[in-house]
Amino acid sequence: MAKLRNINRSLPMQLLLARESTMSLFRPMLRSFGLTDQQWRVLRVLAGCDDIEAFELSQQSMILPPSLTRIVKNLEEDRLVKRTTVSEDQRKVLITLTAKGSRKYKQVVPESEKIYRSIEKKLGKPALEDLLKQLVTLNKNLEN
Amino acid sequence: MAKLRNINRSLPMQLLLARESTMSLFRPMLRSFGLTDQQWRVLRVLAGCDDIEAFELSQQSMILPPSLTRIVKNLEEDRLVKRTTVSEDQRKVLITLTAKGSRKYKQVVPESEKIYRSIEKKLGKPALEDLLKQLVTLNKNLEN
DNA sequence: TCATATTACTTAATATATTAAATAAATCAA
DNA sequence: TTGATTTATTTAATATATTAAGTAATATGA
Repeated sequence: MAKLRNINRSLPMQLLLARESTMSLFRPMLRSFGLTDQQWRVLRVLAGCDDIEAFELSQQSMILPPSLTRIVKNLEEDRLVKRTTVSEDQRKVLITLTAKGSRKYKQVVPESEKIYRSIEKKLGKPALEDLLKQLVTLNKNLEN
Repeated sequence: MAKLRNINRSLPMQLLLARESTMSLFRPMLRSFGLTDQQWRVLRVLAGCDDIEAFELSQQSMILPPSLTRIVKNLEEDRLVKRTTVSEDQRKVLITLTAKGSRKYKQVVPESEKIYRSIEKKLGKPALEDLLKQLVTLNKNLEN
């Protein structure tokens, strides 16, 4: 009978496990700031620019537009972001960080970097660098 | 101001992107068989054993128990799996593949392997082997 | 110009993720 | 033996993922 490769030999499964292993280290910290994983991805992108269109934010945060609609709505209710429409093209929506959102971001950054350094310590900086490089290559070679 | 590492330098983000890059190659095939990603992970574990307890299935398929409850319920409605309780410990639930589930599994396997080989071709077998090895190491070193 | 197509987003429907609480069976301790 | 605890799973509540369909604004072509 045709048999599937073992999970240890499956790239998708090992990637899922690796993502979980790493995120489980950040998650409790993010929750202590009242943030979900996805909300943090959004804040992080917004912190890197003055404002951004929804589509571009969707790409950079790796969140599909329908999910992003709700996530931004929730962040807006928490007063962490605000939405404005572009007058030249009324279809577009611009999203920006509020002062409150910016403060939240600045609180999280050092805690996040602290965890990242602990991962560096556990894996060794060269191994981590090497892994990152290979992932970037994979992402480039598989991008549709 | 404290600044966060770029997304290209972020292990969690690159893992998320890599997982997406690879799964996007399998997803259309799975959907054509009427399966979600998670349902396929469950079938695949079940195909590797006669029967399995819910907790063990949860671990191996990397699906948390509350999600698994619903996924198994849906698979049961589709007659792909069946549930039985253990007489020695009435708390436990055993899950097994039905004949229909086994047929479905056997249909998917060759298609899955075909896609896997196309990935091997795109990345090169040595690079893929090396990446897998590093992911396994990472998962070992970060496991809580 | 005006019907048609495209773009940018939102809504809807169903499936899954996450955390907490509930339930029921089994185990343990006095 | 029985009340408290633990274990295995399910329910519940809220958040996100995915696919399809809807809506409104803009662009395009005869």
